[in-house]
Amino acid sequence: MLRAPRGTNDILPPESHKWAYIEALLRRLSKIYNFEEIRTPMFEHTELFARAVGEATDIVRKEMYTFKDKGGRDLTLRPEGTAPVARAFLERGLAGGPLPRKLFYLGSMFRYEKPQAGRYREFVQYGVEILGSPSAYSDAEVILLGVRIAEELGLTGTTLYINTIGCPECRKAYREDFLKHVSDRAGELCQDCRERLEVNPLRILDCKNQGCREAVADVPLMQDHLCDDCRRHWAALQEILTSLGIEYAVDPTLVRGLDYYTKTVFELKWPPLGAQDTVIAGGRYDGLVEELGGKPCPGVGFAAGVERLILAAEKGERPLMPEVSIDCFVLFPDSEDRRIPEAGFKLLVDLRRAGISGDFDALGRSVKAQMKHADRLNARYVAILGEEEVRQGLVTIRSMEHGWQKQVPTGQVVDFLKEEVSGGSS
RNA sequence: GUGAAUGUAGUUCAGUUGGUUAGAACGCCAGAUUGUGGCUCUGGAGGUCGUGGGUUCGAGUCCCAUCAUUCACCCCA
Repeated sequence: MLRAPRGTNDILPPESHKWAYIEALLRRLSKIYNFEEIRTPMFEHTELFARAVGEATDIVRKEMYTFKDKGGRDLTLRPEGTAPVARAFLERGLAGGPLPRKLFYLGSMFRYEKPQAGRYREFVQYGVEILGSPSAYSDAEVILLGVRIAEELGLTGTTLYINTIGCPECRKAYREDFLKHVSDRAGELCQDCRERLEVNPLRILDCKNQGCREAVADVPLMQDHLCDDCRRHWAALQEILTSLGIEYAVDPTLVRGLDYYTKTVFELKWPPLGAQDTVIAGGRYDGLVEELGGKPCPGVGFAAGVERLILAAEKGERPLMPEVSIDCFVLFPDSEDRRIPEAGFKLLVDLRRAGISGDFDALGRSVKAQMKHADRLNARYVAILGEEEVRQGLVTIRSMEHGWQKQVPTGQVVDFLKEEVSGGSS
């Protein structure tokens, strides 16, 4: 049998209803925080990610779906959303508009990774970006939105980790200091970390290997090497969070995997998810726009994995239980007398025109079977048109919830149901 | 990319030391006197036992490969 490619998912009912619910929630919160939607292409020139995300990162080195199109262009299915947003921001002249610009995106990302619960090759990210604001309040605003999403999904026990990784200037100085301490103990490092020593030494900090942890245990901290600007920003962010009573943990080993981050980085974790427990993660990227060829323009944002949000919500306090129902099922026998099915189908058409959701049995089944079907579709009402009804110009309306039945003149059925459905009387 | 576990009807699972027509529950379809759902009862449909090789008189059961899922590492959302 032909199967869907590895790491992809078919989202069918009732899961698709959960997706619709979460997407609506994310859009609603975006509106409250005044983020507007941006939609960028699913693929970009490979160079965009190579430059923005960084040649040394795992994403660029081994996780991209890269291909050449028939015109020989070197393209890549987007592995993340920030670089494309920054590109569009520049290319479409948003940099010249009112600042800061607050945008959100919601769509598929692609990474060639080994799939696991909460990790897929095609996955959906919701993300927000604030471009043009250097303020720590913007960092806070983005973090607050992330925390709010978790709250609204009923996730209790999330932990917010924050850290600062400085700017290129102070990081350069820190890096030398860091290297001095670590290189004498290079022998204790794992294979990966020896490579990191060359390409991206700070990542040794978040290696889980015992030897590596010991090797960097007494290493100087970034926090103590910040330049004035970065130190002020870092202090300001913590003051804001504290003043709002937001609980957070400073994690000096928090170093994100994408090169464009500067100053603030943060992650929101929810442990019950297992190994892939980061639900939302982001940070500041003050150098990205410039890196892409624009004038310097600060930015902050985060990305959330929608699959993980759903997975978490399911395990959380308030599992997603979408109620799927239709207003009215129109029941009519497949009679020799064509007037009966014609009247039934016409009623269905009229109901739908009036905005009442409805369905019928297309398989010509028995009345009993149709009732059963109506029940499974979770119909609130059933409109019955049998020989009797059609002859008398009536329709029998049955409330599936209460069990009562009423005979209503055909011409009044639409109005009657409109009233009922809008929750008028019982 | 590394290590490990799993893979039997739509779904969740049973299938004894390899041995005749592969089972259950739920779901689905159809019935249980008069056109009417949810409960109950009866019957029915539905499985190339992930796929491809191999061992054997004989394999769902053993071996190899492959694909997929899950867990840990890695990485991250």
